[in-house]
Amino acid sequence: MDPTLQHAWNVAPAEARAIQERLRVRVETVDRFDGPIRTLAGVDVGFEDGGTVTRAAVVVLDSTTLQPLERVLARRATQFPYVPGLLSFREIPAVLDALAQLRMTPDLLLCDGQGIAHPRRLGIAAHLGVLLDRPSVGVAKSRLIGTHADVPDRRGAWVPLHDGEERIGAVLRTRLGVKPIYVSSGHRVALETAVEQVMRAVTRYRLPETTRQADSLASAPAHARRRGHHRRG
DNA sequence: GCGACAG
DNA sequence: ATCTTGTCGC
Repeated sequence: MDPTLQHAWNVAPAEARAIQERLRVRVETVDRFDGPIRTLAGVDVGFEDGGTVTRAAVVVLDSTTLQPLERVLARRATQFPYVPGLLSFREIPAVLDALAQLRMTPDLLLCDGQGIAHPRRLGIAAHLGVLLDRPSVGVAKSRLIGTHADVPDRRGAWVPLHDGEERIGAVLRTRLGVKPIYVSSGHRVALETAVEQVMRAVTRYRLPETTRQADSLASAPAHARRRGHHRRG
């Protein structure tokens, strides 16, 4: 966590947007990895109690076998509403709590949401990546901004997502006959690399294993998370 | 003013 | 995101 980039989280929407404008210049959209990508982390957030409690889940997978190596979960009081374009202010605080529990340092973070495919080029994946100065990618199930052509119905096919003349992401068909997903650079990752790594984590489902496993952990009922818990038969 | 709008 | 039952298709 770069201490010079830290900022308050409990801010008004206008200040949140100002913070995004200040951080956007730190985003890097070319590859800058420390070494080979051996581990991928899936990051996802869920809510409890009607939204009053935020739950952040991080699952680290072996990038080759996609087997889980570590899983952490953090819960904290929700303190920012959902505002389109300001998702990171609602979810990142809990995500940082979860990441702090991690024993290993994943080589790439795959976040549920946009990377730079955002009005101010600082979706949750880009924001998180910049704060940690770690490689990150945005994997979203739907579009926030941008326009694009139809995506060929072939596994792995993708078309660029544009905001005017600027290419801000990729619309990716992870499998046949399903809605495409929205992939964009977060930090320290080129778009082509982002797409490649996402497809590497896709098996037989629409979403990559990183987001699927993080999502199941983030939304699992509290009483079913403890190892050794079994339903009566 | 109106429509769009990650999770 | 969450709420919430059934239903269509492989």
